[in-house]
Amino acid sequence: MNTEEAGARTREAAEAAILDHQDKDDAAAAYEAEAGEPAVLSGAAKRKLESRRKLMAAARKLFVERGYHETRPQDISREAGVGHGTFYLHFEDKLDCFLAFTEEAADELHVFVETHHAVAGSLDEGIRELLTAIFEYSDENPGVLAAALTDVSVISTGDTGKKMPVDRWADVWAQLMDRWKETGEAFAELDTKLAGYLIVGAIKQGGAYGHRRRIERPDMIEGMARLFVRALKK
Amino acid sequence: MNTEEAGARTREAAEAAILDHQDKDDAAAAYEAEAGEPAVLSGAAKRKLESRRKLMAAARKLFVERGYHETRPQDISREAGVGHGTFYLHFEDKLDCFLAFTEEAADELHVFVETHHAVAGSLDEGIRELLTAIFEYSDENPGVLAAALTDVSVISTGDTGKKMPVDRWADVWAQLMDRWKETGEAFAELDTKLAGYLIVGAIKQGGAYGHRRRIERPDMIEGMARLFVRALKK
Amino acid sequence: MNTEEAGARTREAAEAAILDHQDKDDAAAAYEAEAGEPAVLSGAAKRKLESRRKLMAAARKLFVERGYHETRPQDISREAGVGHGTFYLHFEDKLDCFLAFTEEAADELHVFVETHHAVAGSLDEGIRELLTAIFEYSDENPGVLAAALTDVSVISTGDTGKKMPVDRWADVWAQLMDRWKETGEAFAELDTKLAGYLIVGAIKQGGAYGHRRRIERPDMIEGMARLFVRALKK
Amino acid sequence: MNTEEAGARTREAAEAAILDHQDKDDAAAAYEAEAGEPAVLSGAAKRKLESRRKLMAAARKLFVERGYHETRPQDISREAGVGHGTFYLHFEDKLDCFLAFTEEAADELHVFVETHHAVAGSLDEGIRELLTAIFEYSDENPGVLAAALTDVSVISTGDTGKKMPVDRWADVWAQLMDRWKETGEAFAELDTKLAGYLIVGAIKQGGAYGHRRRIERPDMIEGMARLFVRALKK
DNA sequence: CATGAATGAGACTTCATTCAT
DNA sequence: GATGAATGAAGTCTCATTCAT
Repeated sequence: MNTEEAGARTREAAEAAILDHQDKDDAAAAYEAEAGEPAVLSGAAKRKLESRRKLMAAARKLFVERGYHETRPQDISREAGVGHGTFYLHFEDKLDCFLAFTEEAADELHVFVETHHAVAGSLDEGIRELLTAIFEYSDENPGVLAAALTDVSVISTGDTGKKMPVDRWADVWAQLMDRWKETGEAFAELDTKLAGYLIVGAIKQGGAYGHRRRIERPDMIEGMARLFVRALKK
Repeated sequence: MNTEEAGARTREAAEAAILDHQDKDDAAAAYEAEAGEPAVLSGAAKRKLESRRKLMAAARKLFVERGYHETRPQDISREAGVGHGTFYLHFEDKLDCFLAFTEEAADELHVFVETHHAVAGSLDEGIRELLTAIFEYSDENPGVLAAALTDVSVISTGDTGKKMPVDRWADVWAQLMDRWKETGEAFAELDTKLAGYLIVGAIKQGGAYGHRRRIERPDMIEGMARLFVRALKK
Repeated sequence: MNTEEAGARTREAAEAAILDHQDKDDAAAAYEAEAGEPAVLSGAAKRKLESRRKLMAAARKLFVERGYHETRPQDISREAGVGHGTFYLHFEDKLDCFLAFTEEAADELHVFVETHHAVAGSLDEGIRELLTAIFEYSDENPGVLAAALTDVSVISTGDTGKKMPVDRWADVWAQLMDRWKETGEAFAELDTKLAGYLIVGAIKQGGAYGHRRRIERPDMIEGMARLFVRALKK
Repeated sequence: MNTEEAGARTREAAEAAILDHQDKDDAAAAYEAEAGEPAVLSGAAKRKLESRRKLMAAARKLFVERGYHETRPQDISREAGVGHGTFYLHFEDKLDCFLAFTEEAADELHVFVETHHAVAGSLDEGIRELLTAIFEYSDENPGVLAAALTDVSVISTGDTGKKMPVDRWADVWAQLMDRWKETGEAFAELDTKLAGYLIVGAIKQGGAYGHRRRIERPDMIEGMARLFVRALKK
């Protein structure tokens, strides 16, 4: 499998995930995926997808603007222009909705990163490209990453058992670093798993700082890239 | 200002802050501060201090165990063994109590770090010492740092206008790095402010990861230290 | 009117009632009734009857297993394998469906009792036969009587104006006792109406008790029969 | 222990139960019980008892008038003239409140029966006295018995683990019959446990019937008594 | 006739805060 | 200063029913 294909497939999955709800009762989506093209949806299925799209958009808007605890299911419903009950037709509960938002954002960023060919190339370039992609996404979707990276443990004590965006993102970095270790660009003793988390943590906190202090994007990228490159390069 | 002085002042403030609450109506504390020594407290003031101590301990226990949103003022009062209303004699509201906990933890860590002479020494040693101090504190106070570093924006949308532990901690690192820049140990272009936040973010996220994966403390310290040193050293 | 005729008419009604719904728009049933025999049903009518049969079976299952308030129309539809909306094609509302279940059960028991020739014979034998029939029905249809005898006033405050199973059953007993009074087997001052209700109440409560305590069926029958016979016999 | 004492203690318990909530956090009540006399209650405790009294009265009124499902906690609170939250200060949930009502009624009836010396005497007299007491209570507290005897299984599927009024009442009858068996007044093979439930079921159903048909109280008592005496007497 | 997405009133419950004692 | 009963706005979620397809 080459990167192109991976990108394509991933994009597909991401787009599907935006509309779909996990692997639940969405026969139409399954059909679509199999057939490889939009296909004809029954009226009911179309309506349902439309509702979900509206709810997801509303949820994203409000979670970003107000945060998890300040957003009520009923606000999301109203913003989406659907009835209160419809919310619970699409999400098990509020947390489920938040996690769906979170996954959507992660998928989008994934697509974004891949389409920006950030993953290819040398350590120096790769890091800069990746940071650039991330900050570009952040520019186009202000606040989304910060909201999606919210620590769920602050929201719910019980483990959700889901892979959170933080983990996905840490993985992406870890894989990249594994490649750089193979090519001999990164130093040999590097613990890529741990480093993945450190980098994500750094970006998250640094991003918040930069946002608050209104630091220019290029400066942020340069400041971070310099440190990351130094830390990792052989 | 030399380190000694800074340390002394800071330690004093930290110790005071543990019992006191900022610049509120704490006659006893004010008196103590003016007099320059513990002094004899009136019965009522002693009782009040005792109540506050119990409340703070209870709050810490519950915020750590359950998190902010799962902890009710009533729970704190009961855990402290005081009446529900007493809570509001000592804190303006729940958030105020959380911030007090947060500051207490930050103060403690500060004291801990300073008493462990982590701040003195070369970049290599300094980083390792500091990380060691942090993880030792974390061992002695499990969960406290994670809880105290909770992003307040997840808790309340409105800005609290307070300097959060994250900021204090980032400052500590920044000051250290400034020194290393002066001594020529750190590379010249280093943006110490930004780097402070990146490091705190990395530690926070890395700490959570290590906790989840039950990574041994020395491995965590070594893994982090290696990266930080590489990133910063000239 | 002799027993034979009564039995025949009743059986007919019972069988009809299982499929039909009161005096609603059931063209097929009307046709059937007029023609006096099953006749050929149109495709649509056949489908409708099939839907109703499935809904009734599902309703019985769920009302018995979970009770009225824990059973939602949606559950019944899903269990029946029909669309949610179909439910309201066959029943005015949830209560209507419950009453249909209730009547079906009463009809079945009636048929059961009559086909077991429980009504013929002496007071002693009659009571034992009747109780035997009831408990046999209960064995074959566990929980159905308990569910069908549910006091509707617990379900809906407003009077439904319908003759509930309790009333029908009390009537059956009253008629029997009237016969025994005529034949001089029962004591003369017996208020058969009241006694009918007392007996039904006793059986209902006794049945629940026996079920909970897992009392053997013969013991239940003997225990009840002894008391009823003593109470009624001249 | 003689009947007098039992009566006295029971009455005390009943009165206490009306105000108290199980054996929960009501220190004042405990104190009162130990001291053997009303004692001085702290202001707070007095307020709390007053609230509970009002809530219990309101709950009884509404459960009787509208039934369980048509009565909302908030209706009870409003009727009682207290805030919504106060309800949950006194009852775990709506079911808990209903069960408290149910117990209160059972206790009252118990007291009523005992103070009417219904338990003493021969089988003939005893049955008539007991029925008289029951119907007098029912006259003074219209609808309360019917409501309190509501089958909880209709309300909640899960077992509450509590002894319901039905059971208590069946017990009372069973004990009486045990005595009559000892004195040789009741027939020897009598299964008093089962008979207790049969009688309660009969009274419950018969009472409902008599209420609906507006049968005069003496006629009800006579009709029932006749059957019960015949059923039980040697 | 059948479907199932949509609805929204309303149910139950919680909890941060107040205030009379 | 301390108490803890009281509060009621607000929150999450349910479910009987409708209606467009």
